[in-house]
Amino acid sequence: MNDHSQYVLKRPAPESIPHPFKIEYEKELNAAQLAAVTALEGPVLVIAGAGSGKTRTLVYRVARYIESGLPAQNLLLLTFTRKAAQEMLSRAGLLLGTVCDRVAGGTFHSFSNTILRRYGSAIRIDPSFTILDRPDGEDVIQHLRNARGLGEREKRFPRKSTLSDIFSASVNKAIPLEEVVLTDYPHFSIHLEEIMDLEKAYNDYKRQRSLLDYDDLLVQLQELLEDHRETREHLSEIYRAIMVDEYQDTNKIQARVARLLCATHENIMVVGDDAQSIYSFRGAHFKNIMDFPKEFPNARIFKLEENYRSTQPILNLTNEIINRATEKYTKHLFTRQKQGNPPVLVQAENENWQSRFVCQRVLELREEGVPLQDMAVLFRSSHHSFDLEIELVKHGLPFIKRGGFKFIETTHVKDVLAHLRVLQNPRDAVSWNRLLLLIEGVGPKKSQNIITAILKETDWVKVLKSQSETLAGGSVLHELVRMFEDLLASPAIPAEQLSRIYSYYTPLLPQRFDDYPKRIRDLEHLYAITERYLKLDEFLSDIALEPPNEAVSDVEPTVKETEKLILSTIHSAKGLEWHSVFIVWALDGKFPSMYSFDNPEEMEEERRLMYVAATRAKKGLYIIYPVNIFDKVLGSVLSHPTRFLDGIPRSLYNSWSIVE
DNA sequence: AACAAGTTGTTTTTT
DNA sequence: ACAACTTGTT
Repeated sequence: MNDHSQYVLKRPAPESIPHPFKIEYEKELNAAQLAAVTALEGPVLVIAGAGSGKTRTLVYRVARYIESGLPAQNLLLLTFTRKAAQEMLSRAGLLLGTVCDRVAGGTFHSFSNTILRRYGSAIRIDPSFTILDRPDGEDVIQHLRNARGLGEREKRFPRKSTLSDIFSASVNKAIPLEEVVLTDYPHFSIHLEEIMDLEKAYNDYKRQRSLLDYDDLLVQLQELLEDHRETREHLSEIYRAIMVDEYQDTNKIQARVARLLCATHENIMVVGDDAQSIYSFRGAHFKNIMDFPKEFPNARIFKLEENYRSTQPILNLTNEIINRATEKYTKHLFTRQKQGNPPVLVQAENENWQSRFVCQRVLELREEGVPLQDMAVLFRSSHHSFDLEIELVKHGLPFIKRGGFKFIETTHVKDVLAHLRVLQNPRDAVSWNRLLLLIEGVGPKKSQNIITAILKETDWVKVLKSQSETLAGGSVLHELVRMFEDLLASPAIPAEQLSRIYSYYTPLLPQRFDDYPKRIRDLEHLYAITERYLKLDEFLSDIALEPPNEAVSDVEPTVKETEKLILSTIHSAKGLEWHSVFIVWALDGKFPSMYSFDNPEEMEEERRLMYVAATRAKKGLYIIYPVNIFDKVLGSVLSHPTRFLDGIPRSLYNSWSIVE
């Protein structure tokens, strides 16, 4: 098992047990599942409808492999999202116990991190490279942008976040940068040359300083496997059977990586659902799954069409939603649970009424015995839950929010991490810049001077010290120097180092933020996380690849995980299921988002998103939309429910209007 | 050069 | 509503 999944799953150390389990595959699996589970050799494609026991199939297949004598450490399970990886590995753990602790797995990115640190030197990658998350990458881009004076143009030059989007789209969609700009950002085509230069500068900068962003992790892994036969064959020998989950969400690079990993044996199974492809914005395309048989002409294909999750009334509606897609999908789901309540379409007078309806219904359901954690509120974009969050707090309902802004990306957390990073790597100019700008009297220019000096000298504490003497009343810089002296004086575990940084940093908070008490709580949370680590570099890698799931929120920390209502973006809800599901903001213009109105492909993806959201529900499905919402951008009032219900027979769902 | 105040622009979704 | 960018003041 790789380092990252150990962080995800804290379980006892593996013992050397062969197989104490007795699994009756024929009883516990249906015919299609059984066929997929027992097809251990050669390429296999599984088309798995929503709720059709996909994870179950993967887990039983792992069991089957181990039974057949293949050691767990020779199995590799890959997925795109962290949540799917966790789900898969923990369910395998439940069935098989500690044996499968040795199964390797995780996201493509975390797998790449492990492999590149171990084998990356073959393509001149420093094993102690630093991972840049998105804001880090943007900081570098901004730095290079300013250094080239690209900000001061008569014609507006794209901002850092746009540049980052452009670069990333080019990599993930495997489209030349030029084409991305010309088709998706035609208004910036006058800057095409500068943009291309900047990308080159960005790549050189990262290369020179051993920095890898998320895209580099994939690209470099592909390069390693592509160019280094030895490593490729070595890994292919280690991982004798490969399984890829959520295959419809992989992009070309990931598909290529999977292909190369099984180069010597072709024991690969991919599982996916073309109707649930919702990551095209980062290069995934559901056609990838259709191309699998082209890549592996001898692939066997299995379809899982029996749904074990939802009642027939819910499936009737979700089938209608997906059948109206312009692309025809490959299957039709059915279930044996014929009875159930029909889904409900709820009209609310405004956003707050929508929130109050959800609260009220959640309370009623809890009265009926449905546990809070078995209900979820799903939404298109993360800010759609703001009003609801306030309302939930008012009602004293505990919740946990998934997706959207991660607390790891908030300013104060990034500030603190910058201090840890320069400890790990004093040549990290971006982190230096961030932490120096916090100091009163230090602006861009002074910061740059100090960094230049630091990069020249080996003894960077000395540099800081001499700088602190030149700065009038530079008491904060003095404090910084003393802090670093303390930190370097004796070796310490990350938590201790963090605690010393806090004693320096937290006094700076009140003058920077109005809401500093809340931010201090976030920092306490961060401290709790560092306590799990003994080594700084492990902590810093993990924090970039496996950041805590919870977004920033005011949740009472005392309430147990098991008693919380789930709020989640639909993207983060993939692969999960709940007794009752509330889809809020199902308002045409919000969901589907008006930005997709003029793009048929995006509109189709919005439809699949709605499909994913609705198929999360086991027993109860509520689709809610507020009316009379004025939209500034459109300049009009939105009041129609999502268009994905248009034309669907009214008999398939109930319509409610909220009355006081 | 740094900082403060005022202006403009832009909205997903994840690693 | 908020963040990035610009302009003006010390």
